Amino acid sequence: MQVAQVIVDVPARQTNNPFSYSIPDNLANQIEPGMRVQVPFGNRKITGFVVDICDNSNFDGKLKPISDLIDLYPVINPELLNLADWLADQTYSFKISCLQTMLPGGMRTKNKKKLIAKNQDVIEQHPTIFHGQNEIEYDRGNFDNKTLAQILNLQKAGEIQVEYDLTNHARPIMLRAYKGVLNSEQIDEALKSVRKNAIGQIKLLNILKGQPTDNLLLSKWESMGVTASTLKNAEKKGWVSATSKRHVRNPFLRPVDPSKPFKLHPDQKNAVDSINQAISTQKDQVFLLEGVTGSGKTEVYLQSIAHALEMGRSALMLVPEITLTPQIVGRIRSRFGDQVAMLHSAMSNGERYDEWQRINTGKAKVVVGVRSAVFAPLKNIGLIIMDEEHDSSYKQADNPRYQTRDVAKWRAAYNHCPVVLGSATPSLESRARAMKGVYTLLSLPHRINRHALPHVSIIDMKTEMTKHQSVMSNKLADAIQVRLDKHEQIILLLNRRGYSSFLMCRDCGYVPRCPNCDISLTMHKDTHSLNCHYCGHTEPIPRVCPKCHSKRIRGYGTGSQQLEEQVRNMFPTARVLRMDVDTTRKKGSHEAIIDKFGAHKADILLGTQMIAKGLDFPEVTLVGVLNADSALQFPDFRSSERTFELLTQVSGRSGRADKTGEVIIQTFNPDHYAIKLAQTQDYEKFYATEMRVRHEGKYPPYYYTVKLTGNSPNENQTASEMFGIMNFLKKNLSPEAIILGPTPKTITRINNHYYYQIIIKYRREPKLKPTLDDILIQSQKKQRQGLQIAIDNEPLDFM
DNA sequence: GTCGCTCTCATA
DNA sequence: ATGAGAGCGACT
Repeated sequence: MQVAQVIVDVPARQTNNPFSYSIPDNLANQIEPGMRVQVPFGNRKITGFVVDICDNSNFDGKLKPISDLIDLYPVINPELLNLADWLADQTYSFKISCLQTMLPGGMRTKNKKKLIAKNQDVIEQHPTIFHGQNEIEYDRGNFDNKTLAQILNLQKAGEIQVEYDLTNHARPIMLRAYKGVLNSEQIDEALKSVRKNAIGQIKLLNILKGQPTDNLLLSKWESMGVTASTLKNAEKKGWVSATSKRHVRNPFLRPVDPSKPFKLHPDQKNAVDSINQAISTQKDQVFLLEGVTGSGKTEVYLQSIAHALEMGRSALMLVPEITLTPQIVGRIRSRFGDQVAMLHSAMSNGERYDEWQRINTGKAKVVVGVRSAVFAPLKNIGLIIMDEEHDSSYKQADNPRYQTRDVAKWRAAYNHCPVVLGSATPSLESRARAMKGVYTLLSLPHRINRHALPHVSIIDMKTEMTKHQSVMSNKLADAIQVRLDKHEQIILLLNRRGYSSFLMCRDCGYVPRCPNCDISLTMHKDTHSLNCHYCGHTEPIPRVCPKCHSKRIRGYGTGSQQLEEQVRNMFPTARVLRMDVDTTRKKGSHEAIIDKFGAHKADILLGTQMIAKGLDFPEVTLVGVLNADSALQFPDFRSSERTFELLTQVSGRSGRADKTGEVIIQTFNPDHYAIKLAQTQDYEKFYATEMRVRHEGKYPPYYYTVKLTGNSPNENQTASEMFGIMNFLKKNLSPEAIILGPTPKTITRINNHYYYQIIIKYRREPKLKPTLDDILIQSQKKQRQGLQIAIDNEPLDFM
């Protein structure tokens, strides 16, 4: 007898192993590993992933049969099934979460339940449940305990029925097409038979008369004035035949012109040769491609991808979250055309589903995408590229907390292919591995056009005068005016989130704070409200201070909205564009802003981090960084690295064409090494300095780290549980392991939950994994008391 | 005795 | 996750 091993969709420790189900006759020979099924579990029906089919089960009891098949083909291929196991183990998360993460958003089934009333009486007797409708969504959180008990009783009495809605949310678009099947005599006959006032039908028949019998899409018919219902009717009468055509959504906004490989300069050629060698010999070698901005990394990627394709293999190229701009995708598509699929968070569920489908069926051979694209169902991968490998968006913030680099390396080993990690400012971890010979270092030290790097000057804001309380120094303001006069473009970077300004009373110093979290509320001028960044709490902006009733309560700090206002006031004739989370929320607005600025329809582009990366505007000759050190103020071991990397990145934005660029960095820490070394773009010296700091502080890459976070609604409980965990760790780990904490997190209270953390730093700790697994199992029991434990393996920060 | 509540347990 | 059953106080 065939038995299916199924990972059920119940995210809990106790259900983290496959459950055995028998395969009913009607599904025999149809079920394969990687397909999703519906199975009975307890007294309900849930979704699950078939991970294996075997001949017998080691489960003693009687097996229940699989109730239904959700997919007609496997949605998780054998490689990814393997990967899911490894990933769950690595990230201390559930297998089901890993499997779900691998699917494009729209394909994740939601276990939605419906309550259906058997008759009208039930609806009328229970208005609080049904509100006059015969079908409602059954979300247990929406009802109080009393109502839930009522529902249960009604269910037992057979008065209402619970149904499960396990459908995919992304679906293919099917377009109806119709064509005429009558010859002209039949049409004449039909014309005689219809009523005189059947305008629609007469119109259709007349069109059919003059038209060759082509399949025409419904939209085409509609544009000719024939409605869908007329066509449906005509189909019944046998006048037209109908077909459905799958419409593949196209996420690419515009066509691109094909491009030819460029001639490589010697450094590039050397890099391409090494990578291609590894592709040909199927070696899972990891390369660190280190090249300053403008050194031609992309061309190296393109020619290596071309080689992988020539070898009959596929290629995966990963890019950071906000870089995936049309500029980069355009370059890939111009070389490889329709074989390129794109996976990006700004795409709709439907678009992502269609692109995923093109990859899964083998139609797309090159995938360009963000973090989650590392799970693209490509087969026979010949090359994996991670551009800007140091970027923080490669680490997933919630379960499974994976580092894309590690997943890429796993897939490379599985597929016997190389990984190329590219960056101008590699992460210290990667660079250290390259120095140890674990990775192969390839460098592109020269800018392609041999143009000098822009001139970078640092302005000490402690001594610099500013015009009327502005965040902008006189020097920067003057420099901007010079460019405006010359009709050149300017980029202004605010090293902070867009809406970071808060409200403060100028008389008593009162700052409105979130009632649920330990954080001040941020001001949104567009919606005229105060919002909490963490829990979503919203309240109106007060006119007078609630504490001292002063009217002098107003905004403080500089968000990009305020900067925009200031810049407009200072340079009234300049055309200003703002790009931040607020102005790019709408689909396509990101591209629209870039296009507009690229076409020189604006003089100044100002915004947050997202303007720093990967954009190429030849007309930009001045880049101003308003507050270079705001990242340095974070109590985090990676803040220097972040600051250096960001400043180096923006500097690369200036003067890429034939005009020399200038960069002006405003800072309150002009002597900090991250800022000084960014001025000279000296990565080598920064690497050496920062490695010393990391060595002294026992930070990565000298030490491995784990962050353990606990939270519950009760602060005392959280603290005492975390102390218990700390003692347990001390007992089980070697004396060399460094255990820090428990300490309250920087923001201790979020949504009325109290957060404490423990940091573990270690070099070799074979008992760590089993100890942490143990802690998770123990904590499962305490979960009902509201305590939640999260483990982050190799966290990006200790905050 | 049984209703109502919380706690524990198994789910194949 | 979540329904079922156990255990226990309270009460028609």
